Amino acid sequence: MRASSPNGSSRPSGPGAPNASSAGRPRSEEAHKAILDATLDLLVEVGYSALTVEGIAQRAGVGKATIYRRWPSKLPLVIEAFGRLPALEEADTGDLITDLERMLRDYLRLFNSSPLRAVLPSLAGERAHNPELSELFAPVVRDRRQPLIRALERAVARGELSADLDLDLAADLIVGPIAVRLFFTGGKIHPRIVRPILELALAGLRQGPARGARGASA
Amino acid sequence: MRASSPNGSSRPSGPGAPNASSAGRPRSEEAHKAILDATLDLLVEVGYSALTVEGIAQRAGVGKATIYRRWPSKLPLVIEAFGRLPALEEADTGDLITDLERMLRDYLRLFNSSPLRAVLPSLAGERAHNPELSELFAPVVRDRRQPLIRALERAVARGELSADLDLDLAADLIVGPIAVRLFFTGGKIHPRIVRPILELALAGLRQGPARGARGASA
DNA sequence: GTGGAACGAGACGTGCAGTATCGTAACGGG
DNA sequence: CCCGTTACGATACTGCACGTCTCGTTCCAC
Repeated sequence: MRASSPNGSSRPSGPGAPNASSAGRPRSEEAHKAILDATLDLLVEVGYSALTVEGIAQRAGVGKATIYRRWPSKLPLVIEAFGRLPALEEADTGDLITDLERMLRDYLRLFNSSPLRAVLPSLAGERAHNPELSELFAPVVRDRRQPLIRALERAVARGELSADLDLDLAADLIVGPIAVRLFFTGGKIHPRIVRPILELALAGLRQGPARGARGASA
Repeated sequence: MRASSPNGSSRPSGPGAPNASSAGRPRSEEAHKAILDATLDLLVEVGYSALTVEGIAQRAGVGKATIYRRWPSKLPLVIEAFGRLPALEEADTGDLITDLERMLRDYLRLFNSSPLRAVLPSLAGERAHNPELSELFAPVVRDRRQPLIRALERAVARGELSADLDLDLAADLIVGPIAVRLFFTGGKIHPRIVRPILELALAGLRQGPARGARGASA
């Protein structure tokens, strides 16, 4: 069961994707979107563990077969719905801490008022036991980190940070406290905590080179 | 190993008050322990999402009713089993980075070879949509952080860290990168990454006071 | 003894994942 | 303008797991 679709998406073939045989009724874009919207709605309302495909089908006004024709199971559907949620909006002001603070504060605000807060922990938790989900999840996670990494790269280019720095680790240090609160403390995370986190983390990043740590997470 | 003192356990205290009548056959300590052991065994083998109460009962050699007589549902059982797993083993060498490195390395090693790695993300993810679980989970999480907090307190007492430091935030900064890898990157986390994490984090902690951040997480 | 509660075993009701099968609707080719 | 092909909504179906319930049995206090 390889999930190796030619494109990045997880569906066997898109609604408009011309297959070998292009005859017959085409897949409904409308139904496709309705399914994804219903999935996000229900994720917010009941959470992942209480999410049912039947509920999604009913909310979207489609049959279950229409869902299973597009996604092999519930999980890839949820991943794709999750992938449509907004990510970090890149900020480039020429100053590292300003970039980071703006990105993280904006993101936290958005986070607290969107399905993200409900979906992310569920998916991350499920990922630990579902290799298939893990594979689908990984690129989404990586893409979402990119604005952060790029801000750090710009800081390195400006000489604001050492070129020896492991940027992945640096990003983890910055995002870490937020992740800890998200997963262990629970509840809303106030954007106010971004500033002290950044002050602590950046003090460390400016000081220590973190040599020899590259790729340790792979 | 008396796990079921009158009130210490997580028994549902259902209609028949737990201790009101002392007549009848007492609950089997043996069965209790067998259930918890079987739960942990199966968590390692199949993971949380594939964990079934029927499987636990079979492995433990007990009936399902014996399980449901003790725990109202699967989740509290898993929480209690999780609570029995080893926590950070406190190290007090008189030097902060040595304490932290020893604790975290030991813990990661244990983590990689125990149900912890399997259970923790699942529970954390489920917590987001399950207030009841959240309440059960919170004290366990807090207790497990304590050795870390105490090591930081000792460092403050020695003058190694500023007394203005928000120790909760400091602990989050230290544990954060590990949490990020645990939840987002997945797979085993090599104890080797502890050192660079600590170097970065402690450089920040020694420098910045993180003023005004106290209580931001509550 | 005798009564009461827990015991192992497992049947049972409910609910959901995923499959299969309706009759119908929208395409394109002839 | 019809005909083959495919998707559509709806729904019946299988399989499985949760959680409840009922057996006959076992252990303990009185």
